[in-house]
Amino acid sequence: MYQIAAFPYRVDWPIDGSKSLVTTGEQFEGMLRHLQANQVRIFDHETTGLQWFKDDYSCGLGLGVFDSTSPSGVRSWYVPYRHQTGEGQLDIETIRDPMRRLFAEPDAVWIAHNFKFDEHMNRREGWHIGGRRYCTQMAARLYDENKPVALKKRAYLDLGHYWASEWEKRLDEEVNRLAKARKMKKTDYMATYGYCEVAIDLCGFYCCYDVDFTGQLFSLYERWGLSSHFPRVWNNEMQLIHTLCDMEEYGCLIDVDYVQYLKAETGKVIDRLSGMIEPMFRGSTFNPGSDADLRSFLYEHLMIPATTRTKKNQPSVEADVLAAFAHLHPAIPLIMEWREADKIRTTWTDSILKKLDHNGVLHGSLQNEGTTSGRLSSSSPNLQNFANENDDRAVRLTGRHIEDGGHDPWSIRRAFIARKRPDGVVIPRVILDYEQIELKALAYYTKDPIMTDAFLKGEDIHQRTQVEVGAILGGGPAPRRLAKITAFGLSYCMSAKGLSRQAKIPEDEAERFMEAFFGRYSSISNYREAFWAKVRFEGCQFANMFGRPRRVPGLTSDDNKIRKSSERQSFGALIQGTAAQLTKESLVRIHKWLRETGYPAVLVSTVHDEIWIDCDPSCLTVVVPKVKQLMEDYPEFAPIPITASADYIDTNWAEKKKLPL
DNA sequence: GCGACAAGCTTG
DNA sequence: GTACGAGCTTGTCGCT
Repeated sequence: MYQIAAFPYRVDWPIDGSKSLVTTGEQFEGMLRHLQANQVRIFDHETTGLQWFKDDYSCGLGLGVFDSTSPSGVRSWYVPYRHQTGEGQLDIETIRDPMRRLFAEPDAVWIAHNFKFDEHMNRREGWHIGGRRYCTQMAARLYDENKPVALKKRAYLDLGHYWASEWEKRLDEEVNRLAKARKMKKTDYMATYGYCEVAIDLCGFYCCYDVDFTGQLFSLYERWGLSSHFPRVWNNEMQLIHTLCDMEEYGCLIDVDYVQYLKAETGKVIDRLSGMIEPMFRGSTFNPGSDADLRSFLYEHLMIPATTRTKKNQPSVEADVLAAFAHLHPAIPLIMEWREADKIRTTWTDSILKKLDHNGVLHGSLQNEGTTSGRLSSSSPNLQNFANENDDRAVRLTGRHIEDGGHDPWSIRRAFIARKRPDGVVIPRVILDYEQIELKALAYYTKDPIMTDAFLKGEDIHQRTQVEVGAILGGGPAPRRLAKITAFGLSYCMSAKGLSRQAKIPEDEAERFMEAFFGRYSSISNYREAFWAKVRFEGCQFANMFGRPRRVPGLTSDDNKIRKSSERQSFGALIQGTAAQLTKESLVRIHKWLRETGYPAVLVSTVHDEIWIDCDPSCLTVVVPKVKQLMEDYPEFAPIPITASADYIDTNWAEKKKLPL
């Protein structure tokens, strides 16, 4: 069935007959017959790289079905069509139509590990999924969220294949050889060629094993009953793959000139500061970006006694510490400024410029299996930690607060701009934001009477806290800042020490505030204790109100540190995971509604409790109220009302405006 | 030259 | 003596 490639690579491992390469029309027809006879199918692309939105494409497709006559229970094939090795392979055009029909079948179930990536690659070939999706990476996350979800890791951990990464090692060696032959660094080589120069023999059997593992993982998880144990979460996650795929494909338009300007500006500042810092360290090399250099300067040269230490018990050199010592040496404030500018240039401007497509559109990535708690994670770039407008910097560099018409001249959010229609009309981006969603989840679980009352009356929750806590402490309403920080810290069980550190107030003051807080909101502390006791009793596992599971084995550890950390983790997962589920379900609802109605509006992205939609001005008054209604329709939270507010941008992300409706 | 790790930064 | 998630970047260190 398979032919050994003569050059440049020859597979010398015994391959059982269940895995084969498809390089002739006859073999392809044979494979098609198997696929058509089985509605449950596995697929996996091998590609030239990860940038599906730019220059990377699929160079071959792995396929599989379940077959009891094969030793592993899976029969798999590899169809190469864009390898650049000079070996015989199929022409993509001859298989495009049959594959398109196969993927479009409405009754099929398609299985893939990290389905979203393969769906992006599919779309480049015009292959759309007509049936149901099954992502084994998501299944792996739900089967045991404390293990890594990478395919080969799970083939080892869940299936017991201790040799699972052997093929990957061989592929890796071959890539090293090819990179060397082209005199390129491995990372550069991979970004340019991926696996397209790897011999079909090696790449093909590697891919067949991936398909094989994926099929075996599916069998294991479904024998266990995974998709039926968590039906609501599972169905939503699988539909979310389609939603996220569309969102990532649409992307965010970037003001490239502005990013380049910002890069140049911060670069100038860095050069100027370097020129000032360098002479202060005559005779020795000093890199302001090096923690080691800074550590020896502060603690060995200046002999400052260490106040804060890192995890590994090293004296800390973080920004707070530098600020505290700023008066001790003229270099310290300069180093602080250097680090601020360096952070912006390297982390924000450079990373955006590297990841644009040919039209100045940024296609980030959202992972629905990224976290143990059920939140989405975001990468390339991470939209969830994009720096806010910095008011201190606005004052320092423009002389005015943002509120008073000043602006942060180093704002990176300014780079995210609204799109325009072909006729030049601006398409507003509506940003819908869940109001106090984590506190509402908390109020739902704890049934706290004060919080519930405040939410029912539509009160400002922090103002209510100011009054309630103030009543105990005396002397009028308590500071709003403390009320906000404490509320924020509730989902991860912040202590008085944490409050004092974050609010920069003395510890005894923080302790008094916290004591008064939990005096009024006693149902929260009571609920937490009862929750942990119940979870311990039930084997250190629980599910949130939507059925999403979380295992926290450390909850019964003898080690105080581990146990406390597990307590915080479990409570955080309960609250944050519940809030996250709302956003994820709403995304699917909105996506479905927009597709059904065909309004000119597009889901763009999401950041925790925010959903972004580019909405043509002609349908704003229809789409926004409907989307708001879809986001708020969660009767299971009764009596607590779920509400969303709407802002919009018609210029850039830094200039968010209230949407009058 | 590469991978792994530590530390630091920014967010909700 | 402390904090929850997450992602990304630089510098450092050991290995080849």
